[in-house]
Amino acid sequence: MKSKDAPKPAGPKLAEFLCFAIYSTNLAYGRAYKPILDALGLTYPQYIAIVALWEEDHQTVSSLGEKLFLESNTLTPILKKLEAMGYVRRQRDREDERQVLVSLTDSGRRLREKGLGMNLVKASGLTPEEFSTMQKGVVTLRDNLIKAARGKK
Amino acid sequence: MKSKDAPKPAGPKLAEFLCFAIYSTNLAYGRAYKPILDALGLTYPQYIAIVALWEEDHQTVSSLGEKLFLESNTLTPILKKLEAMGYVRRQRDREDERQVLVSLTDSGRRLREKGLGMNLVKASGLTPEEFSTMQKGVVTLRDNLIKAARGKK
DNA sequence: TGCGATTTAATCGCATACGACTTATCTGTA
DNA sequence: TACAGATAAGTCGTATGCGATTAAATCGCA
Repeated sequence: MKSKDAPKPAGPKLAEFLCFAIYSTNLAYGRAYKPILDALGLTYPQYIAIVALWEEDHQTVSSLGEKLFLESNTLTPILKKLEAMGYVRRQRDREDERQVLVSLTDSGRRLREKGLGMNLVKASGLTPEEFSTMQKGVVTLRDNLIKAARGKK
Repeated sequence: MKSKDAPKPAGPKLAEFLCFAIYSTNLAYGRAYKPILDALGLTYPQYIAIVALWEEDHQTVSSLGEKLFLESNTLTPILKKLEAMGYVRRQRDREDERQVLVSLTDSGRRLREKGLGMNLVKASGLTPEEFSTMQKGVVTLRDNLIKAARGKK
């Protein structure tokens, strides 16, 4: 059975790209979380910023950025919005005026009760073991990519 | 060893979220691909659109969108840019004027030789088996999420 | 056959990401 | 101590994603 009529080049297949699997899964997560986040009035990046602050309050922008893999150019507008919504406080560090310390307000802390357990483990369709294995694998992948990207720079 | 002084609430940990693993890995992929894509003068979404067209040329916007998990509101501007760059052609379907058919130009087809094998398997730090397992697992996750999101709507 | 419902692409506004740059502050050292 | 260089946050421009809406074409059925 040779080639019939369509040329169908033997190029790379989108469906086999790991990068595309990650990319499209990220889009899918966004859509799956949307209804829950809408109820909280937050976007996904706003939400993870809040989660990071639950874990460790009173952080600088760059320390927060390291945890979220974002830099000030992306994070600052998000934090300003959260400030406008009354969930965080931003204040210059007295010790080093270059830095800005970000802290949760009571209102921001109260968000914890409202929307959570929003872990979406169910929607993943994975067993807890699979979930955990996948999670660890993806994190390893991420860290390898970061390392590789750093090397290129 | 009880709690010492920091309140450290027992909330969800960012590092354990699968959604965050996917989100941050997507960012990491973007950074890892950047140097290669810059050399081609393409962004990542532009690139995957081209790959999808290598696989199946002469598609409608919505058929392309199904493969890329994007809709016309996102895809149209990307396709117009690719058209302006001379890599694709966009023409109304004579049979059904609502549809727009997207095809690669010779220039678009030639991109295949230029930047590829850009699979980044190396940078992933995974063995081929791990790579393949991960890829399949993430795709399953994505499809489950899509299904779950559809149910909510 | 006529016309309301549906389908398809496109437009618009908002919220990220991010490279390039700016501004303010701090640090190390001559 | 003065000042070049480093550092932190922020600004700006460009390119996605995506909800809401619009415009054009087609469909379905009374």
